[in-house]
Amino acid sequence: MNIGEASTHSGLPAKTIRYYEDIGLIKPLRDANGYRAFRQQDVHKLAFLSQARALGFSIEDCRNLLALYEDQSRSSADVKAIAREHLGQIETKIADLRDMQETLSHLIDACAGDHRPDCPILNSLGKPRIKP
Amino acid sequence: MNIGEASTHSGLPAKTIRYYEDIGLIKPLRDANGYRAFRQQDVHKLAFLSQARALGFSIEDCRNLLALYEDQSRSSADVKAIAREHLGQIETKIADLRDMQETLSHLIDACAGDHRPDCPILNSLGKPRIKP
DNA sequence: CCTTGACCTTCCATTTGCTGGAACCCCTAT
DNA sequence: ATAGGGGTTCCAGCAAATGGAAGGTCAAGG
Repeated sequence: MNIGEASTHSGLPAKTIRYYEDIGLIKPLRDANGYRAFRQQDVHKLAFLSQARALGFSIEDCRNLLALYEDQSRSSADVKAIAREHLGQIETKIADLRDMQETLSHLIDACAGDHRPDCPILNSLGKPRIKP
Repeated sequence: MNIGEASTHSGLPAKTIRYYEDIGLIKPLRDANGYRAFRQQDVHKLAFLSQARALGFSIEDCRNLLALYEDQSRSSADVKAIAREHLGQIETKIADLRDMQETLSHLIDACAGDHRPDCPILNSLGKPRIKP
């Protein structure tokens, strides 16, 4: 299977697949003409990567998860630990974004949004808050 | 005022301040010895940038906001438009993260997390979903 | 006067995860 | 033979800093 087909099957752009090979996440074979030859297992791994990246796992996380994925004797606890760590990061990020969202929407509500120059958004940004 | 003091007052690392000068967000004066000399207005801008970045505005957004901040005759509508656009992006990001959070926490709940190899997390990642 | 240490300077490399483009090879169909 | 649609490599660059090397400056203390 050529890279184009692998791309269709995994949902990853060809460029990204080449990049993943570059950084050693996959190791497709090569045809006589130099074209990459993807086996089923390669496509499977690519789909795995696509999923894991979509869930926000970092490349390094993916590398670890792939290793566990391939290790028949891994314990599910190892995987769960990685996933939980990542879930924690996601939750932190959500909380941060929610803070931003709240502050920003208050500011937007307070701003007339007309032709006049007075703007609570800029006023507020101009006045540095006290940091704890 | 030297960069160290400007850093303390604005809450930005010195490295970041130099970087902001590099990309033209601020233009501090220079002392005879080559040290950057920050005026009150520079520190003020830095604090502004610090705030805006903390709210997740991109550097380019910051550049625009700064220009508006300095323009006495801007209309608040211009600022509001940028802020609203950004708020939309934040909300999208929150929604995305929430999807991840939900999927991931379901998977984590389903995973025994013991010494056995069977792991719903890896199983699920291995099976590519149908994309719409 | 000299040294020590805290500052400051510039410049270059690295990070993360790709993405774009140039220049070139390969295969099939017309 | 040539046009197209694959494929290949390598090099550059994006955001937004951060880290480190190599060196200049300044004030204080011995």
